[in-house]
Amino acid sequence: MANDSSYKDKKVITIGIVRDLTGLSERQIRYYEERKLIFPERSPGGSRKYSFADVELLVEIANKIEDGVQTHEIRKEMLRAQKKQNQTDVTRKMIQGQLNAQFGLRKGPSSK
Amino acid sequence: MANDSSYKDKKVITIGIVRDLTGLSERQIRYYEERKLIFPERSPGGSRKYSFADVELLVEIANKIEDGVQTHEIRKEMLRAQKKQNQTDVTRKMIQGQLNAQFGLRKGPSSK
DNA sequence: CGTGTAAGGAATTCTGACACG
DNA sequence: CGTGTAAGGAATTCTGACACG
Repeated sequence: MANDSSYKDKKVITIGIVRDLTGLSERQIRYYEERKLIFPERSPGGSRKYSFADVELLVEIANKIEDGVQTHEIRKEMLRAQKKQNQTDVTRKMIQGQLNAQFGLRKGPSSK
Repeated sequence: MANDSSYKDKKVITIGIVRDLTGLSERQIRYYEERKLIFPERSPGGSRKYSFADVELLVEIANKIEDGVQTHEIRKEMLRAQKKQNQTDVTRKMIQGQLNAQFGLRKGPSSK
């Protein structure tokens, strides 16, 4: 019932590789983090770790900035998209709850 | 017609992350490379880069070694599996060729 | 054979700051 | 605002070798 959680979202890529993958400078990558557009994890020693999803997001961010969109605007866009997604999740769960209440599908007290 | 080529096979993970992901020591990881069981790429500076597929393979290798299988045996197993896969590919391509010759599906000179 | 470790060096990454526009 | 850069330091990685069993 959970998501794939497989490779795409695992934070395992260091900044140098991300630089090579995206063509961005390390300065740019760190700056977008400073502007709250990207959220790498950290190794115990403090090195940033990114996922493939992060890499793709970085490219999108860079494209928007090239189009003259400011980081603050990009951030607001992302928050809006985030909120919409959350709402979708809530809706989906509510509907699922309704269905379960009405028909008691799966996960009901099976044995005992 | 080509494969996914997406995330799983991209060599983007440094050895420290692989260590954390697998629980193996860097010594072990480098040794398995020395024994031709694993083939990381290198950064321009010489740092090893692994894929998620490599990470999974390393775990399998480590399990076999725990079972007392020697690296040389593991290597032979891998070569056998490799050969079998190649044969499968060849067979698939031959059959595809037969089909194309018989029925001329797709890729035939369509327009012009 | 498979792995740990200390050794020395090189590559990688980090932060805070100054610069430009 | 977004990015380049030089600066100094710390974390990361590399290789070759000795050790053990």
